[in-house]
Amino acid sequence: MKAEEHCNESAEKTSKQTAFCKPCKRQWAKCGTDPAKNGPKSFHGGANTSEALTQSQDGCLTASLTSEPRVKDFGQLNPDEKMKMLETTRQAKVLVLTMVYRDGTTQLDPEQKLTLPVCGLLVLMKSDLSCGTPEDSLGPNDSLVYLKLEHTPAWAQQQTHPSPELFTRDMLLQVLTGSQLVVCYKAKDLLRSVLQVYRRELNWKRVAGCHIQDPQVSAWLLDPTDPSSCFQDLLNKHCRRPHTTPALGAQKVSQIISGLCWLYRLNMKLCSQLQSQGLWKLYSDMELNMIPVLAAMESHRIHVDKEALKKTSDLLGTKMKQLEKEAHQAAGQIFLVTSSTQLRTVLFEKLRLHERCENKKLPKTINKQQQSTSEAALLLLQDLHPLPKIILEYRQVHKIKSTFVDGILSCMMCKNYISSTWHQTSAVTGRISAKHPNFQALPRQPLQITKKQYVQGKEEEVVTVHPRAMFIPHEGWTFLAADFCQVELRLLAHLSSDPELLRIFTSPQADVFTMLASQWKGVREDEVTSEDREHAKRIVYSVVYGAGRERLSGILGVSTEQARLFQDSFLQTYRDVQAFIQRTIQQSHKQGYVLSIMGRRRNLPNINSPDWSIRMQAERQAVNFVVQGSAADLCKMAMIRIFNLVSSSSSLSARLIAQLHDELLYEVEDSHLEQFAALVKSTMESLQRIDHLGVHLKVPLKVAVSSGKSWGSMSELNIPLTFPSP
DNA sequence: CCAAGGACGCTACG
DNA sequence: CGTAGCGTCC
Repeated sequence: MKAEEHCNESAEKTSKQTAFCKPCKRQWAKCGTDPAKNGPKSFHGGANTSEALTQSQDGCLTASLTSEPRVKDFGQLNPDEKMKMLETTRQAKVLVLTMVYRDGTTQLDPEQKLTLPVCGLLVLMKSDLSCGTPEDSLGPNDSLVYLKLEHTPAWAQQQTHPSPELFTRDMLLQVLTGSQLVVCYKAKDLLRSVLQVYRRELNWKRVAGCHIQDPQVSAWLLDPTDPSSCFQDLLNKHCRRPHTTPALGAQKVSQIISGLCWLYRLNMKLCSQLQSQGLWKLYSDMELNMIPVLAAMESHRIHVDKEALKKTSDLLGTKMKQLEKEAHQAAGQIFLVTSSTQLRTVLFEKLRLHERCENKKLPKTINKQQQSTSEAALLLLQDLHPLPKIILEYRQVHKIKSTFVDGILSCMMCKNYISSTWHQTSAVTGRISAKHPNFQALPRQPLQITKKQYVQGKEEEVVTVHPRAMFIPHEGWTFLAADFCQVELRLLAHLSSDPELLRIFTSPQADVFTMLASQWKGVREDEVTSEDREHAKRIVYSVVYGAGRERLSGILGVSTEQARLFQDSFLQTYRDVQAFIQRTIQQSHKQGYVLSIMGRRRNLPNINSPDWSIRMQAERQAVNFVVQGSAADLCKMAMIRIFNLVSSSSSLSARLIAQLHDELLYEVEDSHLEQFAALVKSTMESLQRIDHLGVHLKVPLKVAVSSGKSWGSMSELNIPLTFPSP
């Protein structure tokens, strides 16, 4: 562990000096190679050789802030004053926070760059809950503290006891985990920064209990489709207030302070709306508890085999060149293989392939109603000409290379680890999403590449490329995955109370989709082919998602008519599922919104639209939301429960790596594997009942656990039915 | 002439 | 259904 950290640091230092790093084309690269452009980073401890540089850019706002008479600079206080300040903080009724970045912006400013280096934290301490008479100014007993949030490496710290660094840490802990009301816009970013800056001296478990209110989250919960993208937008929408213009220096400081006052008012406004809309419990018990979970997940470093990625990138590059050549030969001309426009010209204007398959309905593009070159279309054309197959393979390889190999490499820059950014408020269904890289979209199946050997090659070498296999646990640790089996289908059974569907889940053992296929096709279970089973699976989800016949036929590779028959026969077999769908649509028409199992809400403004297609879309969204949103509720609750168990235990050490909607991926110490697997499984399955949220599922939940020394090679783990509690 | 940004197409995941 | 992300084209 230590050796590796040292390794990383020295890697970062040397990379700054060498000018040989490739320039990063992607704007979301975590650490820039150009100090002049991106500014030196305050994260990760290392290299303070360029201290002079750091002062020039960011010193300005910090100086203005700390010279403002109302703002106390915590770092400048003597130990006695610091103790007093800690006490004052404890006594305050409300704390309102914002991070201050080195470029002079705060979290309240519109649109800041990603992973901006932080320099401090401004805290408004209110002694009472009132909003203050002049709306943007301080009350008589309110005070402001500035906390420097930059890491001083251990070797540079003064030898006083206790060290100033730890005083600041304790103040931060007081601020973040105090029992009073704490408000911060984008609280997760703050928590993550604190965990990163104090990586060595602050255990992630200590932020577990923190309950910071966040208007970004509350506003999203009130209306998950609302596009309000920054603090200003939110204020404009929910609060009446005077017009403001950007300012500099002391003016800017005043604006930040009044921003904090407005932040408090906004928070109160949104909280009362949450209460009146019946969303308070969901907010307080679920969404707020997600914040530390996500912050801890983001601050964890996931080790990646960078060298293997680079080799794979080259390999795929060669393969793509070969395929490109083949495509040009097959087409009889040179064209841009990545361009669907040019491919359309070749396939349908030059080769006129659509004229040779008039019996099949070729898909059209959504917006312009042109001939599509999508996978579904190429599959229909593949027997007529060699080109479609080549393009299909090219696209597969290209997707893997661009998104999952080069994409991940560009996320790593000078490091050999990654941490995705997790978003709580970007999905209308209540799911979370990931970026840089998008951990939730890494291919499940490995890709087979046949490598042509030019040097005296008779035998063709077959290489398998699997991006997931590049993710490696730290030494002495193992990945553990816990998967909610068929959550959506189980929820559909619960929501519809369909007796046949319920029976599938209540009867012990047996494969769900096999049973389903047998019930619905009317054959014995041992007569169900793997194809039948796969069909059953896809049909189920097409029903859940409300996919049309077109989409289903595309996925299944059967005619539209056949797809319709499949769907109809499914809904005939499970009549109460159909009834549930109709009931949900009816409700959404009457109320204008739908609710998930834990009371998550989606407004459907288009549900009564005169436009048929718009209205139908809203109806599909309604049904989809109830199922998908409920599944999201369960999965998030699982993350929170397990997080709280681990962080309140002194022996447990497992860390959450990623959430793949219905699957949780952990990194566990080798010796803890079995115990933790049992804990995870039983915790997740126990969510069948959540009394305080009124959840009591009519179906049991089933969780499958697997483990492995890379994410690409996970094998199922057998866990005894019950486990002894420690 | 170029650059940046939006619309569109395609495809990973669930 | 609905996320992210890569790529062209205008």
